[in-house]
Amino acid sequence: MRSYGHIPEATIARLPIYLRALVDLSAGGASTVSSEELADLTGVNAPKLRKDLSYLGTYGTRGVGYDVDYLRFEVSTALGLANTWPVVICGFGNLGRALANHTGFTERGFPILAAIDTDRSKIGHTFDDVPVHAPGELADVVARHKIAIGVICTPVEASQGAADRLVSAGIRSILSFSPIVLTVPDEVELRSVDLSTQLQILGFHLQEAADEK
Amino acid sequence: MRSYGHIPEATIARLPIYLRALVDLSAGGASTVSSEELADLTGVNAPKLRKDLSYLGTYGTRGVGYDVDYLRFEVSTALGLANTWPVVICGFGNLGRALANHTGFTERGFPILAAIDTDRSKIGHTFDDVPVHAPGELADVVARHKIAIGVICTPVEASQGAADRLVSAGIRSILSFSPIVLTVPDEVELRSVDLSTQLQILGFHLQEAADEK
DNA sequence: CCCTGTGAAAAGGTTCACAGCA
DNA sequence: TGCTGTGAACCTTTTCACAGGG
Repeated sequence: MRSYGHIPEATIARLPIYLRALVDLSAGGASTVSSEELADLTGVNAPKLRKDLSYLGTYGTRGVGYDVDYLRFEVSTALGLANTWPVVICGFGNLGRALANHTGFTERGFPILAAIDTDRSKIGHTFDDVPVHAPGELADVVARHKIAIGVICTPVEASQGAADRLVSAGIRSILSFSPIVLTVPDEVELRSVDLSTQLQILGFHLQEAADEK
Repeated sequence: MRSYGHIPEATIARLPIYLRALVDLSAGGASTVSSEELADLTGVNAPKLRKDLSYLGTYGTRGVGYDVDYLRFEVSTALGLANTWPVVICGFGNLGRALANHTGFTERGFPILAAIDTDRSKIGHTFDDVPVHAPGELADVVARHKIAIGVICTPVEASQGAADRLVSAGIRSILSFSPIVLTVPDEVELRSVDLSTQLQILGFHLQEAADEK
């Protein structure tokens, strides 16, 4: 359908932030916004914001700014949010259930339609409207719900196995909360969020500050 | 104490990954490791790994590789893990409790010593060994436990307020799971992890793949 | 001869200044 | 005049090739 030239990954990572600000602006009744205002709201500087938006197209009006609703639609389209991308959660422990309980995902087009867990006492039951299935049912669940994204919340030991099964079931997009480096084929897009890594980066700078004294 | 020259942020963000691999290697009984092996384990290429390590010092032996335990100690020291950095969690809902329940943080030197919540039914109680306090007690809790890091897991509406209170209480390092851009003074280090942003980035590439067809 | 350490080149991102249109 | 869109300069990060010690 619509095709953009090469958009830098760094820009793509900022689009969701712009989109959220645009949704808020729209809800607040704003009809236009300047690059400077939107930049302030999203914590970037104005030229960077304009450059980012310019990769998507020329949606602004010189001397005026951007039409909030129009820009919101275009950013939303670029992000693929015209479609919904069903999600399966692998590993339905504390973190998995916290995600399932979080309403923001469904609102943004990522409904969590199923979970996989090895715990017999959970399988067959439903938590926060999410049905829990046995690992062996994964391929079937993926096909039935047209799952597009797998989220890995299993314990570390099980995370590579979960990734392998997701790939076998045909999933091409994985978000992992596992703290280890997972191996997947090149055609699979894998994003990793390791919560303790984030703390360790803060720890580095705390140490640096302590050493300066 | 020890002082390094300027280490790129990109390098710092990879150090926790190297450290985890080194801990695993050490536990597995390996005594030396080559840059290529360690690079494979951590998903980077060998020259990048060597360049990263070279910012910390010259810890390898040409023709041999790196001594696992020595390198592990050095990376660990660089990350400030000789110290422990106590953590307070603001907003003790599903996500906050999932983090508290996660043993990996304490193991890595980030003990969660307290939580703050507005819910009267939680205040004064303890979940997973973490005592819950009222917001007004934050400054006192920070001082008593020498809290170094605040983690924000509140609902969106409350997140900027939580950040403000953390800053007032003297906290200089914040990890936020809020999906909005928080404003803090320059001297405060703020890292943000927005879970739905990660899904939206996957959504962008799914859309891209769908459009190509 | 092996594998680390590193300058130099290439690529990727950000900033800037200003051209250009409303 | 005001604010967007963008080439060019600048900075950061990655890659590469190879010098150099064990």
